[in-house]
Amino acid sequence: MPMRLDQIDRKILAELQADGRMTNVELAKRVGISAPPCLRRVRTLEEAGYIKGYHAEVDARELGFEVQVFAMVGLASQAESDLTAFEDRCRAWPLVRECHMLNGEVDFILKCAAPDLSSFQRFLTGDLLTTHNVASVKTSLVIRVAKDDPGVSFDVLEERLAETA
Amino acid sequence: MPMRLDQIDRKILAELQADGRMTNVELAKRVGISAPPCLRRVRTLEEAGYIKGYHAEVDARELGFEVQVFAMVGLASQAESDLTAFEDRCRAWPLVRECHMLNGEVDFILKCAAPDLSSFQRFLTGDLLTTHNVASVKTSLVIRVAKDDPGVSFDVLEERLAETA
DNA sequence: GGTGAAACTTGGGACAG
DNA sequence: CTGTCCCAAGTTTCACC
Repeated sequence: MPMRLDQIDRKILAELQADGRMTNVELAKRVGISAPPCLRRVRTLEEAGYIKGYHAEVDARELGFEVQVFAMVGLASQAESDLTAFEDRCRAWPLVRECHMLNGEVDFILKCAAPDLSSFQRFLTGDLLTTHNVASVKTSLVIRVAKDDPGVSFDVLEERLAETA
Repeated sequence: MPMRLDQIDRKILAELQADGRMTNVELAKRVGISAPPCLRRVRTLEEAGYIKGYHAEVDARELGFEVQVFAMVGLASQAESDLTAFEDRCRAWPLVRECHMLNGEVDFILKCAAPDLSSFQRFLTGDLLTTHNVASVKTSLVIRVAKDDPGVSFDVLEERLAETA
């Protein structure tokens, strides 16, 4: 059900991605319509699934999560039931924030956030490496984050639409 | 300036991470205080940098971003000026959503979102691979996303505080 | 941290293009 | 079908205890 978005809808999505707590009147002003139709559009976008939720972005380090790690995981068996079994495990581990299935030599990449190295090591050796079917894990500590933008670039989207038109 | 957070502050952060558009009265009810002090706490948390922003989570695939890619980048020189030069480049590329500097064999991991494979290939061969000092790039397409939670786990934080106390 | 009151925002209804 | 105007209910945010 690919509902068509006009330029105003795309602007709404871009604005809410940048500032999800913007009031509806401010949003309406920015996209150039009055508040009621703007709110209707937002509700429609939410119900159609274009907006999946709203989240505060918290500072992990200030909160005491000193350690961020990317873990590249290879499985022994890539049968669909084994893949979903591993994904279910990842969803249950709170240290694992993201789990993406990849093509190529590595099967999954996990983004993890832990309070310190020792709690990550406990997770790695006690949980991840002892999980059935996990064949290899390579971990890389994040030294620093140079860029961490949410979602997608609406500039790229507008470019893409311009060249298709 | 590591301001101390009490249990109510942590609850506020957890709730706003889960639903950043929650009204202040609803938030106040959930954390067990009345609305005005709740709002004061939120403002303080924002100003102290614990909350860095609020964002709508948009559905990349429904918006026409079919392709998500992780790119592992190695540089020829890891001098600080060369590292920051590469980071500046990443911040300027809209297709690159995240750029993390890592320890180990690979220097950076990039998370990219592109409308289709050909526009990603154009970025890869035209921009990334032709950038001065980029020595190696390994890319992996995301087949599917099993988990994509924001920020950190407040369960882990509470556990950590309990065992330190 | 709580209370009360003013200003604003949300979200609906009636209506024009 | 989408935008505008208006209004009641609810929310934010102030001064004060």
